Amino acid sequence: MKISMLDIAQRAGVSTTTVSRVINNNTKGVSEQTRNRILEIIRETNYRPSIQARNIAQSHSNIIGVIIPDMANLFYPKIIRGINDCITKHGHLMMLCNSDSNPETEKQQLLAMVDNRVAGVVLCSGVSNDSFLKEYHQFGTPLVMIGRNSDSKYADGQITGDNVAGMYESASYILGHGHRDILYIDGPMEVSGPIFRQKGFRHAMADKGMPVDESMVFNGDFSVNYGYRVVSDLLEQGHRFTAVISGSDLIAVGAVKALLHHGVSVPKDVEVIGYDNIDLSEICEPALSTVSKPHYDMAYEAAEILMRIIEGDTPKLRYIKTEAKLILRDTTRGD
Amino acid sequence: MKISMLDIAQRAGVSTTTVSRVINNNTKGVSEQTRNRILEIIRETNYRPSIQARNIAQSHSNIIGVIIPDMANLFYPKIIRGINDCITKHGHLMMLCNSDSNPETEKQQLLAMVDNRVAGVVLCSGVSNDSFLKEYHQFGTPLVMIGRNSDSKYADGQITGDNVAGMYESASYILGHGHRDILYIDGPMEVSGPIFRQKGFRHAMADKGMPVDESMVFNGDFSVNYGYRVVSDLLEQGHRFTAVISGSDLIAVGAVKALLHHGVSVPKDVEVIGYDNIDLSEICEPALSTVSKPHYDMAYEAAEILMRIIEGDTPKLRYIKTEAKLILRDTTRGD
DNA sequence: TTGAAAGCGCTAACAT
DNA sequence: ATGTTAGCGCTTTCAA
Repeated sequence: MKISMLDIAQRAGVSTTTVSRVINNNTKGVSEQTRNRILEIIRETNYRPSIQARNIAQSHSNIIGVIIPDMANLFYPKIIRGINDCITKHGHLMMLCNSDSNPETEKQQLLAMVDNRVAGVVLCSGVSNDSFLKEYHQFGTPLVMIGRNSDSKYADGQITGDNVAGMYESASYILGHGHRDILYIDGPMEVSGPIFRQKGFRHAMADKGMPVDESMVFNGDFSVNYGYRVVSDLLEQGHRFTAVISGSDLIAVGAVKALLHHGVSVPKDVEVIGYDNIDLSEICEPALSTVSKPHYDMAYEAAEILMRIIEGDTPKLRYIKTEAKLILRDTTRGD
Repeated sequence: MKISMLDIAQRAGVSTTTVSRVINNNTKGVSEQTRNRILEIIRETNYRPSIQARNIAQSHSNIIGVIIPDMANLFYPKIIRGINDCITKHGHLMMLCNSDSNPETEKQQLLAMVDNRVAGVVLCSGVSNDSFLKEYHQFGTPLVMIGRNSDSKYADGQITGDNVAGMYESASYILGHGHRDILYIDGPMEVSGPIFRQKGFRHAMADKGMPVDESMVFNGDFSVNYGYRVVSDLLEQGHRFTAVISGSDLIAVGAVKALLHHGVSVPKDVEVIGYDNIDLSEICEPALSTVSKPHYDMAYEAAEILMRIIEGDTPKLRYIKTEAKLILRDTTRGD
């Protein structure tokens, strides 16, 4: 790919200015005749104008950076798709990174985004500390965040689920069934989701006058394996519990699997409730009761906010908290 | 972000060349003193060199384009991750698109990649016709393909699973259990996977002297819903079958779900076998028997081939066919 | 309708 | 050790 605009110009016997005009079809300023000649040459030569060069000449960008923890985690594909669908409609392309929830990695990727002069970035479940985020702001690259519950507003936009309320509702439902021995499992306390959900859980417990058995509160990683392991270990050590409240569908699915494998009936002996309502929660057997979080829509909306900022229209809403809703399926007993 | 190399140079009272030297730490050619002065100014100003500009000046690129059908489909996340892990190690970033298996979309995205002057592209399950692929070659953007079984080699590299052999093995195993009424379900015949798998299926049937009941061969989309629908409809219409052979785990999971919901026991009454061995196949209940396809590794390897091409080393292997392996879990009865 | 020239932010060959 | 100059591929102002 060595052919450039200058080549086209020369073959057509015109200046690059003229070629540039027809490429960006500036309706005026080029005669029908030369326009056709140029178009013909472009076709013959299979010339493709460099967007990079155009971007640099216009101090402009057509790419959006997206940073998520791990795209192989079943929680993220829908989110990525939501972002991508939105930005695609606005003519942008997506540059994607996995941070693995590593603050240093995330920081480097954030910087890589400015180095690559992206138009803006969507940061998902950021673990970056606020001080860096504040500093980052001064690079001028618009940033919107998804799923980080944080009061500090270092982003230009933010959309999160209401984790406190969602978990409060989940726990209240379970507590309503009279359980006394409850197992609580969520992801790592290094990210904000688990922190806020645990808050909701403790609220719900307190409101029912129930003490929290700290030895039954677990925080690990958002994976099927983790859920499986915690429940298996507990069962094999002879611990008793009649309900599992989880901050993640993945963890909950693992928990259900472990219960089943140990001959414990779900939901008859133990009720289980997940969080997020990822596709898997409906697909798995038994279908998981959970708390909905509108991934795709949240992601799409986050991207929409970013698009607005980039295009100069200030978005109506910059900080959105989406409502949580209980979805009862087959791992709970119903009212 | 308006500060450029020239700004740094001026503040330091040197030329941009010198600044460029310290940025790319060309060890020689800059005194310790000026280097430190420049470094200090860079720090103070929070200057970040533009990779775009550097790339254009060097006719170079640090980004790899990746085109897949649908990143929200559970089949792809691992693939994306495999590609990304590989190229990240080589210092590249990933630009990702969803083609939705639309030939026209895919074509436009392929062109967008050259417009953006990516260093190379990984195309997954391409539906582009060979003639375009041939034409594309002349843009000079290295292309490697994943999962497209095609004899024509219009790509610079290609890695696929052996779909014929894999399905032959799957079907043979099922046939070995003496089934006569077999339901076959796979994805659309517009992509190569289903075509080759069906070939393997028919081989296996022929080898056992079994006729194929064409009314029991279905091709739809790679989704849980499709599998669920086909099986449900058949069951409700009173059709009989004792085995389901699928070209996709997603479809198979839907099939199992439908069977269970209709009170049919798996694998007692009906044996089911999927294809691909995606994570879900192990997570779901009952765990799905399937044919392994090493997604992550295939993707990583494909990216590796691309990296080699880009870096100038010719890869040892450009066209790789990976072996398929039967994985027996709980939806088949065992030998 | 067309083009010359300067500029976008950087690199690189060649001097000094 | 440092700077001059040209160049990467395109846009844009201004003049003709």
